[in-house]
Amino acid sequence: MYNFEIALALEELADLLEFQGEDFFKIRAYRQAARTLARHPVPVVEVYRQKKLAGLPGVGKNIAAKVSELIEKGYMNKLEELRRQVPPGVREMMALPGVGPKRARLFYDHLGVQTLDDLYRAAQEKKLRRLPGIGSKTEFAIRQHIERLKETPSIHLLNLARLLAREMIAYLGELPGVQRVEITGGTRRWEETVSDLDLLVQTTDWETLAEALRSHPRVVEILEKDENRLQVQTLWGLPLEVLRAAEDNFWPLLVYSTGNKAHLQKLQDFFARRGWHLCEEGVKPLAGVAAEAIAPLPQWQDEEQVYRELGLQYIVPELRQGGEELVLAAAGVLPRLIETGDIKGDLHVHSDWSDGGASIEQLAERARQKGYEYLAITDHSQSLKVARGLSIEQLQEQYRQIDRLNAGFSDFTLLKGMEVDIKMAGELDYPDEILEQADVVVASVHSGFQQEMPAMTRRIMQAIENPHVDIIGHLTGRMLGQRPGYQLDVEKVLELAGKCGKILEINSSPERLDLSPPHVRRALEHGAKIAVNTDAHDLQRLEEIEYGVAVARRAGLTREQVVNTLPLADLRHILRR
DNA sequence: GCCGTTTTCGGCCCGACTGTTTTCAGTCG
Repeated sequence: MYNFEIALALEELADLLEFQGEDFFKIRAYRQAARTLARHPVPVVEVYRQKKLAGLPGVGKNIAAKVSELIEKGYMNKLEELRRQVPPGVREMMALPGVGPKRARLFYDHLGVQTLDDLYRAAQEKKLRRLPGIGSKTEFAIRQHIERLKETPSIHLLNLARLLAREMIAYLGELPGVQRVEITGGTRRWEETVSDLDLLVQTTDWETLAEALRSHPRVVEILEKDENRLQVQTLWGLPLEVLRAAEDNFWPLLVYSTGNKAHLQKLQDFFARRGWHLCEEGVKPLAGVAAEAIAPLPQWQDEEQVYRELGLQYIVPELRQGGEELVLAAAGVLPRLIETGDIKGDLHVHSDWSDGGASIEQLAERARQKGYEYLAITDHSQSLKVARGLSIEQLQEQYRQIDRLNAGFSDFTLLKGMEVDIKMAGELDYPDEILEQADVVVASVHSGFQQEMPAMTRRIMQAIENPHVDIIGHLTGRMLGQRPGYQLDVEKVLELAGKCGKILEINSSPERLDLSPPHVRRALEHGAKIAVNTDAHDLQRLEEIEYGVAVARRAGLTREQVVNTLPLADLRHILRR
């Protein structure tokens, strides 16, 4: 059981208790414990085995007992009980913007609303506006949010898909008869979000594989099964599709199942030139073509060979988008893309001085283990109270500590940073003489998301114009699957960033992945610079750099186009400090 | 429910925004 699964159970417990009107502080205690466990750098199951659960911050006797129960029995009695008591759609209702526990309760008590559908109907029938504190505006907003939710196909975050992929590949790879298992589809292309996880297997024993899947602890049921395809429902809600390939068509099928559609469409032209056609059975002679125009089919040895046979450079999955990649591959001029190993340091990380879970020492140690040359500590600024933003005095104390720590390093440097809030009117949350003391200043928006486009655009442009600002953090503010970004004229902002020689961040957090690849390309075209940062709030999430690097790769970036691949001296030159 | 050189009770972070009100409740980050 993963830490995040345990944390999710505690979160659900907190949500349901909140609906029941339980004491605010008790609920917060559950949420705090959930956060602690989610962020804990070693598996919580391990902590449980050592009987040290109750020693974790925010975890006392009671929560330790509940977590132990979950680990031992696979369920929590209290949670099961609450699930029986609380109507089924409550959590979905509470997830709607503008609806919290109080309003969900209000709808339930007065209108008997139990599900999102109930709520939608009540809104349509204009019943909500009759309730205390609810007007026509709120009613309309709720209707719209539910409509939007229904229109959006269910999407899943990439990190969840990749985690399940790792687990399933390890599991399936051990089965008798299984010769190969590869991740494929959108997950292999490192798409921002995925609709499912696709795996391609080569096995001599399909039945055993199906049986093994059925009994896997994270599999709910097998929805469909035929000769070459298994459709599986998993515990995480992420659909799993297992495709079967024979030995002689595994590599073509890997290309076929990886996609994307537009890439394959263009690729078919190259197959056709050899008298071939790629389909779900592999590479076949093209129908209606004279035999002499059909090139002999080779024995496929690996995926690279498929592209090579077509006269193309190998195209990595991240680039298979149906854009210019085939033209570049045909000309042999595909760039060598940036890799995770090229990253020399992270320029956006939070410590436990603000809302992070790890100390500066721990972060530095992990960064050094990762082979980084530098790490910027960028805690929140003073006005962001919920994130325990640092006062000027705290910030200066932190910088003194960083100086002390740096004195002990010979091959590594902690950079004095900050993630300074861009406030409502575009002013920054620390005065210039404080900004000046930092090695690196990340400026980001964390409030007033509802601003209209001109105001928000001006606001961020003003921050860019401040000579002390180096990097704009998570530019659009989007949260994948949760909320779109704020209203912003991205083009104008990128143009100004280019003029001012500023750096735009690719935020690696799988919930954000902000900038998107098209924005990354536009930023570069305008002459702005790019950094790949994690925005990590704990040790584990320093590893998420690979997701940001994937965004950079999908944008076609080389190492040279990302500033934090530079050695420190060169980076400092860019930071002009 | 957790925590404690303020230690077994009584605290536990807050400020802005929105839509609804006529002074505020609920939500959000």
